[in-house]
Amino acid sequence: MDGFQCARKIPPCKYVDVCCLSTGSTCQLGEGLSKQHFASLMGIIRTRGTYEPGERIFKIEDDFLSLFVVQSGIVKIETVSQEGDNLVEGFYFQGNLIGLEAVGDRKYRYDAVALERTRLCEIPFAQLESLCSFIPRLQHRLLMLMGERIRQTNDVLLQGRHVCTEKKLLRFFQMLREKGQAERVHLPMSKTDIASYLGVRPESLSRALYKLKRNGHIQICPTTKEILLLSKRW
Amino acid sequence: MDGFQCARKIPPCKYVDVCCLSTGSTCQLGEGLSKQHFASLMGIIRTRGTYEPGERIFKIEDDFLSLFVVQSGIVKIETVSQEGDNLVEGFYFQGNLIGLEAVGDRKYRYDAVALERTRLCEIPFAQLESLCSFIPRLQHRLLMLMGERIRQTNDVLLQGRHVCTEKKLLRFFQMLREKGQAERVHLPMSKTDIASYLGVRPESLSRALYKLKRNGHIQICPTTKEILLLSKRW
DNA sequence: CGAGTCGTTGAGGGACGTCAAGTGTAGTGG
DNA sequence: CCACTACACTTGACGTCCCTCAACGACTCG
Repeated sequence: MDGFQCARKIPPCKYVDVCCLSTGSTCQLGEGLSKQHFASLMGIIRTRGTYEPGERIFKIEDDFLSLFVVQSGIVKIETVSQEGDNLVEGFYFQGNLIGLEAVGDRKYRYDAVALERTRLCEIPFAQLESLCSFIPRLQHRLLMLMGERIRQTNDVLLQGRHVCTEKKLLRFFQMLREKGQAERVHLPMSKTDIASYLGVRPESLSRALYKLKRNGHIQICPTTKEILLLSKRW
Repeated sequence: MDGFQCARKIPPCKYVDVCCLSTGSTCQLGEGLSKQHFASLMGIIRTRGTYEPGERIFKIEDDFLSLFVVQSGIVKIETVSQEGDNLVEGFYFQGNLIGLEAVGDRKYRYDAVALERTRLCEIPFAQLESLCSFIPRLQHRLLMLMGERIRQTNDVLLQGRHVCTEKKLLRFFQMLREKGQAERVHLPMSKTDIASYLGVRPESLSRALYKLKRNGHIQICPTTKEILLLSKRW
């Protein structure tokens, strides 16, 4: 289809990596491929139009057909708890890969919503799998990205125990600062979403936030929705 | 090597599936393979000797070379927190696959310790990867198992929020009952390990345990280290 | 304007962590 | 066989973090 068009329009595979919940690593799916193999990969990647804030990319129970790579903007992944309230799984930024958690499943189990103006690339998974059979290096990269994802989730799960809300929040900010390049951290997501992501109530988040401010760890710019990190390490 | 020997001695790939932290699914790595391809898979699988209780299968910083499948017994996977105390990642039973979290990494980031007399099969990962390139179906199964693992870890992470210790404990017991076939749940691991796995302190675990007993949800047999589940659903 | 959502702040309570003491058991060495 | 130690586990007392409920202001959208 328009795969090659996409390959021409976007930086070549620059932003094809894996999402990071905690670490800042950027493993690129196309890394180490020959020119020919790289072209094959680009051949199956399709551009998706621009999504406006609040627009949904896929929703729970949609058939899982593709992975997505964030070209620009931010995507929120969330699902619903057994009790019925929202659970934010993560925020995905430029270069992050979305959908690995659906591999091997027939349907998505999460909603994906754009938080800002977002551009995406789509990687049809069946085609990617076929391509992996012909390109061992690509298969290796995909397995690597999935392993990386398992490690990251495990880290959040294990290292996040017995950590108070303030520390969680600081770590969250530091992760965002590592993802973006700016010193100031922009927070396009709602406080409620952040609270859900961190596993605390919005009220607790609010209190922790202003406690960090009082103690001189951060500065808050309510107008621009920005945070300035003052402490280098928690 | 002794791959075919292994294939003869153990039930053919019956127990080659993925670990389950929460669900009871058993996805088999060799499922759907032709007789010939299945034989190829068996050809790279090696038996490992029997491990005695407390014996270590691999440790942090060992080179990652193989996945392991539990043939019988129980394996505990743990690591160390930034503060220096033990963090139990999970317990792996008959049929569970160990090591997926190391895929794409050079070294293991966890310790694996046998809790009971344990028999293992070893799957050299480099050979498995090569084989996947030749057998699309096997590649598909491996990707599926990794996706499954991501989903399970994500579930524990997301659905485990705002759950009190008693519920966590009940869920843990129910998971064990689904893994084993018996009505009575055997607990070969220490209470301290269970507490670490659930993310609470041993004292809290102890209290929750006896609260469940008082409320008639479980019966405790201290001599046999067994639990009898009385409530079907929490 | 009213309705709804988000965010903040206060008051109160509950679950869990912390500290401490005590028991039981296994392992060691005399 | 008996100290002696070490460790796992239990139980109590107490503190603290965070959840809950409630009220309120700011804001958006109809």
